[in-house]
Amino acid sequence: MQEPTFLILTALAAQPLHGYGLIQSVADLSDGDVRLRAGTLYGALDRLTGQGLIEIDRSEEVDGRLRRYYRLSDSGAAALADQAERLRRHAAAAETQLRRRLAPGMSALAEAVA
Amino acid sequence: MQEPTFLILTALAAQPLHGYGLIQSVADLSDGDVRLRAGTLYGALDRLTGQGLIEIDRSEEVDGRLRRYYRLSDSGAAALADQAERLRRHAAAAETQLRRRLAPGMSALAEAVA
DNA sequence: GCGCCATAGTACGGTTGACGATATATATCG
DNA sequence: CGATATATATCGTCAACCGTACTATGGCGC
Repeated sequence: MQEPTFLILTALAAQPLHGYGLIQSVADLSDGDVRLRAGTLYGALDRLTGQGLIEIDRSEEVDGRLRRYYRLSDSGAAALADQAERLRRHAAAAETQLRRRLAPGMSALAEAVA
Repeated sequence: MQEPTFLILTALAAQPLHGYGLIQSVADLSDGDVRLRAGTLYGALDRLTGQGLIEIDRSEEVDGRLRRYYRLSDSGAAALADQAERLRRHAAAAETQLRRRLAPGMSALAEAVA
Protein backbone atom coordinates (compact mmCIF):
# COMPACT_ATOMS: atom_id res chain seq x y z
CA MET A 1 0.00 0.00 0.00
CA GLN A 2 1.34 3.40 -0.96
CA GLU A 3 1.38 6.67 0.84
CA PRO A 4 -1.66 8.37 -0.75
CA THR A 5 -3.77 5.23 -0.24
CA PHE A 6 -2.67 4.90 3.36
CA LEU A 7 -3.52 8.51 4.12
CA ILE A 8 -6.92 8.25 2.47
CA LEU A 9 -7.80 5.32 4.73
CA THR A 10 -6.36 7.20 7.70
CA ALA A 11 -8.51 10.24 6.99
CA LEU A 12 -11.62 8.08 6.66
CA ALA A 13 -10.96 6.22 9.92
CA ALA A 14 -12.30 9.02 12.10
CA GLN A 15 -15.36 9.99 10.06
CA PRO A 16 -16.92 9.71 6.60
CA LEU A 17 -15.70 12.32 4.12
CA HIS A 18 -16.34 13.25 0.48
CA GLY A 19 -13.63 13.55 -2.16
CA TYR A 20 -12.74 17.15 -1.82
CA GLY A 21 -12.87 16.97 1.98
CA LEU A 22 -10.35 14.14 1.76
CA ILE A 23 -7.84 16.27 -0.10
CA GLN A 24 -7.83 18.73 2.77
CA SER A 25 -7.94 16.14 5.51
CA VAL A 26 -4.94 14.31 4.07
CA ALA A 27 -3.02 17.58 3.79
CA ASP A 28 -3.79 18.27 7.46
CA LEU A 29 -2.84 14.79 8.64
CA SER A 30 0.53 14.95 6.88
CA ASP A 31 1.34 18.51 7.99
CA GLY A 32 0.87 19.78 4.46
CA ASP A 33 3.38 17.27 3.09
CA VAL A 34 0.97 15.30 0.94
CA ARG A 35 -1.35 17.16 -1.39
CA LEU A 36 -3.56 14.67 -3.22
CA ARG A 37 -4.26 15.34 -6.88
CA ALA A 38 -7.69 14.71 -8.28
CA GLY A 39 -6.38 11.88 -10.46
CA THR A 40 -4.78 10.14 -7.52
CA LEU A 41 -7.79 10.56 -5.27
CA TYR A 42 -10.64 9.43 -7.48
CA GLY A 43 -8.62 6.56 -8.88
CA ALA A 44 -7.83 5.40 -5.37
CA LEU A 45 -11.45 5.80 -4.28
CA ASP A 46 -12.66 3.54 -7.10
CA ARG A 47 -9.94 0.99 -6.42
CA LEU A 48 -10.54 0.92 -2.64
CA THR A 49 -14.29 0.59 -3.14
CA GLY A 50 -13.66 -2.38 -5.45
CA GLN A 51 -11.44 -3.95 -2.82
CA GLY A 52 -14.08 -3.42 -0.14
CA LEU A 53 -11.79 -1.35 2.06
CA ILE A 54 -14.11 1.65 1.85
CA GLU A 55 -17.84 2.02 1.16
CA ILE A 56 -20.13 4.76 -0.03
CA ASP A 57 -21.69 6.22 3.11
CA ARG A 58 -24.24 8.54 1.48
CA SER A 59 -24.69 10.99 -1.35
CA GLU A 60 -25.78 14.58 -0.95
CA GLU A 61 -26.59 17.30 -3.39
CA VAL A 62 -25.35 20.71 -2.28
CA ASP A 63 -25.74 23.72 -4.57
CA GLY A 64 -26.23 21.50 -7.60
CA ARG A 65 -22.99 19.63 -6.89
CA LEU A 66 -22.96 15.99 -5.96
CA ARG A 67 -21.11 14.96 -2.84
CA ARG A 68 -20.34 11.32 -2.27
CA TYR A 69 -19.29 10.49 1.27
CA TYR A 70 -17.08 7.45 1.79
CA ARG A 71 -16.57 5.53 5.00
CA LEU A 72 -13.97 3.02 6.13
CA SER A 73 -15.26 -0.57 6.17
CA ASP A 74 -14.33 -3.02 8.92
CA SER A 75 -11.88 -4.78 6.62
CA GLY A 76 -10.48 -1.38 5.67
CA ALA A 77 -9.91 -0.59 9.34
CA ALA A 78 -8.14 -3.91 9.79
CA ALA A 79 -5.96 -3.30 6.73
CA LEU A 80 -5.09 0.16 7.98
CA ALA A 81 -4.17 -1.09 11.46
CA ASP A 82 -1.96 -3.76 9.88
CA GLN A 83 -0.24 -1.26 7.66
CA ALA A 84 0.31 1.21 10.49
CA GLU A 85 1.99 -1.52 12.53
CA ARG A 86 4.13 -2.35 9.52
CA LEU A 87 5.21 1.25 9.06
CA ARG A 88 6.14 1.55 12.72
CA ARG A 89 8.31 -1.56 12.50
CA HIS A 90 10.00 -0.37 9.33
CA ALA A 91 10.70 3.07 10.78
CA ALA A 92 12.18 1.49 13.91
CA ALA A 93 14.34 -0.86 11.83
CA ALA A 94 15.69 2.03 9.75
CA GLU A 95 16.52 4.06 12.84
CA THR A 96 18.33 1.13 14.46
CA GLN A 97 20.36 0.53 11.31
CA LEU A 98 21.23 4.20 10.98
CA ARG A 99 22.58 4.18 14.53
CA ARG A 100 24.78 1.23 13.61
CA ARG A 101 26.13 3.24 10.71
CA LEU A 102 27.48 5.85 13.11
CA ALA A 103 29.00 3.21 15.39
CA PRO A 104 30.09 0.46 13.00
CA GLY A 105 32.26 -1.52 15.44
CA MET A 106 29.91 -1.32 18.37
CA SER A 107 29.11 -4.66 20.00
CA ALA A 108 25.66 -5.64 21.15
CA LEU A 109 26.80 -5.23 24.76
CA ALA A 110 28.26 -1.77 24.26
CA GLU A 111 25.08 -0.84 22.42
CA ALA A 112 22.93 -2.04 25.31
CA VAL A 113 24.99 0.03 27.78
CA ALA A 114 24.83 3.12 25.57
CA MET B 1 9.64 5.97 -1.74
CA GLN B 2 8.20 2.49 -1.71
CA GLU B 3 8.63 -0.39 0.67
CA PRO B 4 11.27 -2.42 -1.22
CA THR B 5 13.38 0.69 -1.84
CA PHE B 6 13.12 1.78 1.78
CA LEU B 7 14.20 -1.63 3.04
CA ILE B 8 17.16 -1.79 0.65
CA LEU B 9 18.42 1.51 2.02
CA THR B 10 17.73 0.30 5.57
CA ALA B 11 19.75 -2.86 5.03
CA LEU B 12 22.66 -0.91 3.58
CA ALA B 13 22.70 1.59 6.45
CA ALA B 14 24.55 -0.73 8.80
CA GLN B 15 27.10 -2.17 6.36
CA PRO B 16 27.83 -2.65 2.65
CA LEU B 17 26.13 -5.67 1.09
CA HIS B 18 25.96 -7.33 -2.31
CA GLY B 19 22.74 -8.13 -4.16
CA TYR B 20 22.04 -11.57 -2.87
CA GLY B 21 23.00 -10.57 0.66
CA LEU B 22 20.45 -7.78 0.42
CA ILE B 23 17.64 -10.18 -0.38
CA GLN B 24 18.32 -12.02 2.85
CA SER B 25 18.98 -8.94 4.93
CA VAL B 26 15.69 -7.36 3.84
CA ALA B 27 13.82 -10.57 4.66
CA ASP B 28 15.39 -10.52 8.14
CA LEU B 29 14.68 -6.85 8.77
CA SER B 30 11.02 -7.27 7.89
CA ASP B 31 10.52 -10.51 9.82
CA GLY B 32 10.22 -12.48 6.61
CA ASP B 33 7.43 -10.20 5.38
CA VAL B 34 9.23 -8.78 2.38
CA ARG B 35 11.02 -11.11 0.02
CA LEU B 36 12.72 -9.12 -2.71
CA ARG B 37 12.60 -10.54 -6.23
CA ALA B 38 15.63 -10.32 -8.43
CA GLY B 39 13.82 -8.05 -10.84
CA THR B 40 12.89 -5.63 -8.09
CA LEU B 41 16.33 -5.66 -6.51
CA TYR B 42 18.59 -5.05 -9.49
CA GLY B 43 16.24 -2.50 -10.92
CA ALA B 44 16.23 -0.63 -7.62
CA LEU B 45 20.02 -0.88 -7.31
CA ASP B 46 20.50 0.74 -10.71
CA ARG B 47 17.96 3.42 -9.97
CA LEU B 48 19.37 4.25 -6.51
CA THR B 49 22.90 4.40 -7.87
CA GLY B 50 21.72 6.81 -10.54
CA GLN B 51 20.08 8.95 -7.86
CA GLY B 52 23.25 8.94 -5.79
CA LEU B 53 21.57 7.40 -2.76
CA ILE B 54 23.86 4.38 -2.86
CA GLU B 55 27.34 3.78 -4.28
CA ILE B 56 29.38 0.79 -5.34
CA ASP B 57 31.60 -0.03 -2.39
CA ARG B 58 33.82 -2.67 -4.02
CA SER B 59 33.70 -5.64 -6.35
CA GLU B 60 34.96 -9.09 -5.45
CA GLU B 61 35.30 -12.24 -7.45
CA VAL B 62 34.40 -15.32 -5.44
CA ASP B 63 34.37 -18.73 -7.09
CA GLY B 64 34.20 -17.18 -10.54
CA ARG B 65 31.13 -15.17 -9.55
CA LEU B 66 31.21 -11.43 -9.38
CA ARG B 67 30.00 -9.76 -6.21
CA ARG B 68 29.27 -6.08 -6.20
CA TYR B 69 28.99 -4.52 -2.77
CA TYR B 70 26.87 -1.41 -2.40
CA ARG B 71 27.05 1.14 0.39
CA LEU B 72 24.71 3.89 1.51
CA SER B 73 25.89 7.37 0.54
CA ASP B 74 25.54 10.35 2.87
CA SER B 75 22.61 11.67 0.88
CA GLY B 76 21.10 8.17 0.99
CA ALA B 77 21.39 8.17 4.77
CA ALA B 78 19.69 11.55 4.92
CA ALA B 79 16.90 10.38 2.62
CA LEU B 80 16.40 7.26 4.72
CA ALA B 81 16.28 9.22 7.98
CA ASP B 82 13.71 11.57 6.44
CA GLN B 83 11.57 8.73 5.23
CA ALA B 84 11.74 6.88 8.57
CA GLU B 85 10.54 10.00 10.34
CA ARG B 86 7.73 10.30 7.80
CA LEU B 87 6.65 6.69 8.33
CA ARG B 88 6.60 7.15 12.10
CA ARG B 89 4.38 10.21 11.77
CA HIS B 90 2.01 8.45 9.39
CA ALA B 91 1.75 5.39 11.60
CA ALA B 92 1.01 7.60 14.61
CA ALA B 93 -1.63 9.52 12.64
CA ALA B 94 -3.36 6.30 11.58
CA GLU B 95 -3.42 4.96 15.11
CA THR B 96 -4.87 8.18 16.46
CA GLN B 97 -7.58 8.19 13.80
CA LEU B 98 -8.42 4.55 14.42
CA ARG B 99 -8.95 5.34 18.12
CA ARG B 100 -11.36 8.09 17.13
CA ARG B 101 -13.30 5.57 15.08
CA LEU B 102 -14.01 3.54 18.22
CA ALA B 103 -14.99 6.63 20.19
CA PRO B 104 -16.69 8.86 17.62
CA GLY B 105 -18.24 11.36 20.05
CA MET B 106 -15.27 11.72 22.36
CA SER B 107 -14.18 15.30 22.98
CA ALA B 108 -10.56 16.40 23.04
CA LEU B 109 -10.82 16.83 26.80
CA ALA B 110 -12.26 13.39 27.42
CA GLU B 111 -9.59 11.99 25.14
CA ALA B 112 -6.83 13.69 27.09
CA VAL B 113 -8.18 12.31 30.37
CA ALA B 114 -8.49 8.79 28.93
C1' DG C 1 -20.44 42.81 -14.52
C1' DC C 2 -16.06 40.43 -14.51
C1' DG C 3 -12.29 37.90 -12.97
C1' DC C 4 -10.56 35.06 -9.37
C1' DC C 5 -10.76 31.61 -6.01
C1' DA C 6 -12.74 27.72 -3.45
C1' DT C 7 -15.56 23.88 -4.00
C1' DA C 8 -16.55 19.33 -6.44
C1' DG C 9 -16.09 15.83 -9.59
C1' DT C 10 -14.54 13.60 -14.14
C1' DA C 11 -11.32 12.12 -17.81
C1' DC C 12 -6.98 10.85 -19.83
C1' DG C 13 -2.23 10.28 -20.97
C1' DG C 14 2.37 9.51 -19.13
C1' DT C 15 5.84 7.74 -15.98
C1' DT C 16 7.62 5.18 -12.30
C1' DG C 17 8.51 1.32 -9.82
C1' DA C 18 7.53 -3.29 -8.54
C1' DC C 19 6.57 -7.83 -10.16
C1' DG C 20 6.87 -12.52 -12.33
C1' DA C 21 9.28 -15.21 -15.41
C1' DT C 22 13.25 -16.54 -17.38
C1' DA C 23 18.27 -17.05 -18.46
C1' DT C 24 23.00 -17.80 -17.16
C1' DA C 25 26.75 -19.78 -14.33
C1' DT C 26 29.20 -22.16 -10.49
C1' DA C 27 29.63 -24.94 -6.24
C1' DT C 28 27.87 -28.18 -3.01
C1' DC C 29 25.23 -31.91 -1.34
C1' DG C 30 22.86 -36.16 -1.65
C1' DC D 1 23.25 -36.65 -12.00
C1' DG D 2 19.82 -33.73 -10.32
C1' DA D 3 18.46 -30.51 -6.67
C1' DT D 4 19.61 -26.57 -4.11
C1' DA D 5 22.08 -22.33 -2.96
C1' DT D 6 24.63 -18.50 -4.63
C1' DA D 7 24.68 -14.51 -7.81
C1' DT D 8 23.50 -11.28 -11.44
C1' DA D 9 20.79 -9.77 -15.38
C1' DT D 10 16.89 -8.85 -18.69
C1' DC D 11 12.18 -8.63 -20.41
C1' DG D 12 7.35 -7.69 -20.49
C1' DT D 13 3.59 -6.33 -17.78
C1' DC D 14 0.74 -3.97 -14.52
C1' DA D 15 -0.74 -1.16 -10.64
C1' DA D 16 -0.60 3.18 -8.82
C1' DC D 17 0.35 7.75 -8.87
C1' DC D 18 0.89 12.20 -11.21
C1' DG D 19 -0.09 16.23 -14.06
C1' DT D 20 -3.25 18.49 -16.51
C1' DA D 21 -7.33 19.93 -18.39
C1' DC D 22 -12.24 20.27 -18.33
C1' DT D 23 -17.03 21.15 -16.50
C1' DA D 24 -19.86 23.68 -12.94
C1' DT D 25 -21.52 26.58 -9.15
C1' DG D 26 -21.23 30.22 -5.73
C1' DG D 27 -18.96 33.97 -3.19
C1' DC D 28 -15.79 37.79 -3.02
C1' DG D 29 -13.57 42.03 -4.37
C1' DC D 30 -13.00 45.54 -7.81
